[in-house]
Amino acid sequence: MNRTPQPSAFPATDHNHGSCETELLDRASRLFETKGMKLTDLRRRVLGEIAASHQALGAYEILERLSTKGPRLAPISVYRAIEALHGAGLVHRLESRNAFFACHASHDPTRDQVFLACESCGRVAEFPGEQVFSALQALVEKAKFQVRRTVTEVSGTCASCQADA
Amino acid sequence: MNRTPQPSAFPATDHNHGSCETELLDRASRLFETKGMKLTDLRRRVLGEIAASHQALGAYEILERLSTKGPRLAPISVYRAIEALHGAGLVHRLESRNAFFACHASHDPTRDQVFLACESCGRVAEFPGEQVFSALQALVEKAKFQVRRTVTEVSGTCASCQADA
DNA sequence: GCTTGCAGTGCAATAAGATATCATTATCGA
DNA sequence: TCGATAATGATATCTTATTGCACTGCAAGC
Repeated sequence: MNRTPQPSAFPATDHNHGSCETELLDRASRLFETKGMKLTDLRRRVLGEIAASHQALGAYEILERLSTKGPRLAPISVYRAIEALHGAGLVHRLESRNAFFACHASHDPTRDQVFLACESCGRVAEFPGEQVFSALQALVEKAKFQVRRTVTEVSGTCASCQADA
Repeated sequence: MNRTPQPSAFPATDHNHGSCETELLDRASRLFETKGMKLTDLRRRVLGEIAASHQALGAYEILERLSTKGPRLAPISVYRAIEALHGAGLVHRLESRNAFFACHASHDPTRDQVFLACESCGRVAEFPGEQVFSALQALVEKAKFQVRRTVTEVSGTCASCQADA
């Protein structure tokens, strides 16, 4: 988690680095608008911080980073912004680390994804994982379990960090 | 999470209720012995509390419950006991809830399992999920990702809670 | 114009989860 | 009995997350 991520390292499925932040903010405005919500300054700043890091950041880490650029916020403010961004599908939560990362994939937000989280560079890639989820589907059906939410997270080392080591 | 679990509700794969706690403690002694560790009083009490609840319990919840039966422990004591039990494969951690539950399954501890966590009764069932993990395996291989650990958790409603509703 | 409602924010406090550090005790083999 | 190691106790602190209440700004409806 200490190594600075390389631009080319462990990119998300359809991640174009040059314009990814602009694109993300564009998508954000549109998404919020269609939901009758607003991409406020606070939300924009929080999203920007997460996106710029190219990592999964804890809420207090985001708080710290924002503090270097303005007045110190209360934790709750950051959490509220994250909640809004999460609800809009712009950021995902990595349960195994209590951290948040930007979603560049523009996938169906109701659809679960497989997250691969690199312990070396801190980046997270997401994949649709259809095979995984259909196997899971079969499993829960057998158990007659009614699913509300699925968490599928893999921790390890991404290809480019393996190469570096 | 508020409903009292029924004896017959959402049992783990090979879970015989009548003797499950005794069996678990038996298995615990044996496991600790083979590892050159001890099933101390503290560890036994923590394991007993988790097992008796038939739910996923937070560390501080365990602390509370133990406090009703003796002197109040420091959080670290509970965490250390949990760590030992977890290391022995006797309890699992539910990442999506920061909680711990007893493992009745006696499976290979190095092998990941799929956890189904009921939001109504708080119980957790575990399954080998071979299909799921082989699909996951295929996915990470494609991404050339080196896996250290996998978290596969499903939240929802178990069959018996669905029936109750 | 008002005023009502509501989304968003600010602020203070605290709950909940987890770990660091150092001291002390228990156990067991040499 | 000594010394090494495992386990626990005690205190403090850190990280993560939420509750409650007050205030602001804006837009719909009168």
